[in-house]
Amino acid sequence: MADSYHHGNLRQALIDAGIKIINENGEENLSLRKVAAACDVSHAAPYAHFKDKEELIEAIKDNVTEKFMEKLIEAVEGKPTADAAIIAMGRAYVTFFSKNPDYFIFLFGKQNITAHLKMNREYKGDYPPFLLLRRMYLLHLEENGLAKTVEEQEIDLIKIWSIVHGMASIACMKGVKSSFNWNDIDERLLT
Amino acid sequence: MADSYHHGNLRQALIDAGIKIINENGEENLSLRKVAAACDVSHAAPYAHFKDKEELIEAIKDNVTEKFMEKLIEAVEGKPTADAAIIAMGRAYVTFFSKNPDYFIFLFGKQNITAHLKMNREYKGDYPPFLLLRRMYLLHLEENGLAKTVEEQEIDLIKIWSIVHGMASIACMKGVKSSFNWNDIDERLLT
DNA sequence: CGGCTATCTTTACATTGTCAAGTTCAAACA
DNA sequence: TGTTTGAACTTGACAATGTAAAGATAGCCG
Repeated sequence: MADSYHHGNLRQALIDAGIKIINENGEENLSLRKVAAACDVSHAAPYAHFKDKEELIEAIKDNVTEKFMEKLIEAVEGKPTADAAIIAMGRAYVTFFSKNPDYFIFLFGKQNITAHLKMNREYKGDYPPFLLLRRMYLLHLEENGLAKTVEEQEIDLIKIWSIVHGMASIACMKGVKSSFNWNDIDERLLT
Repeated sequence: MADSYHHGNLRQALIDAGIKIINENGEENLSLRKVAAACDVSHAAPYAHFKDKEELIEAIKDNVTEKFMEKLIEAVEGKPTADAAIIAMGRAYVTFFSKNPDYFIFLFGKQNITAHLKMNREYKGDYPPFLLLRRMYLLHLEENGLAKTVEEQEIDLIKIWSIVHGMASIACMKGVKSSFNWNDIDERLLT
């Protein structure tokens, strides 16, 4: 790695440094200048790679979302039924944020669930985790021979997502964590 | 009002100015100095009333929450059954934020649903809207002769809250608003 | 009336985002 | 091979912001 950025991969280095700062000191301590300093470059160097702070943060978000998606996909793989896959996804969802509460605040801090649900907008194309859930959900309908209108589907999806997201919120709280058990809600997720 | 603060109610004036700024320009444009300027006082004047920016924001939040509570209480009053009251609360919840999307971002921006659910912590005592919901929910159990453990109750409450909150998220989005109808979910709220 | 205290002002400073102008250096080109 | 060119980076500057310290002011209590 030596001095491999300077000319090389400063962009990724900035993202990594940003993630580290968020993990160690929370998002409120993230500043362009600190990120730059962490990479041993001048305070204006990031502007060669990002239009502004917002764009850096967006890049970090994408990066974290990728890590998130890995866990979700991992959870879904090899499950016998769509129902099992959805349950597993929910568990992975809660587990991921329960292990990285700072990511939760960071990802959904400003936009909230909204970020999740702005399906065809802003998040160029679609929010990957939501896409995955929808795919599993459609499979679930198919496997169980259910027919629903698109509106009904969206409502179901929102309902599932909201519950899981709400649980993740709680899982991120230190005190409540122990008194709450994901398994309690399994069977109520798909009704 | 004239020059009635200067010596009088600067504290409330700062809060009002803060709310106005948030409504007109969003939370990201809220600065201590702007709030002070809007009240025609020096930029350090707020420090006589608030420890720091965080405390001002917290005060504004409390103020907005009060307005929110008024609507919720209004919705609940005079309803024949607890079930009807809960449904009405949900509607009022969505309606309130759908009319004031900036409040949604402001109230739940950083803390998310978490803010709602940190029942006995941080929010000195209890979060009023959640208290109201719990009261209605307990009434609902009573009216329908249902017996549940405290854990089961909390799960139900979280579930209800998550769904409503998720819907409010969507209601705050400009594009999706029209395609979504609160009534669709009424009967699924209490199951 | 004199002083105390809360309220407000002034001044100062560090942090931060951003811009503009310069520098460097590696790769493309002549 | 020598030159050029453009991206990556540095330096220096500026305005906005949060906050601390010290002073002013004025209403109230003794």
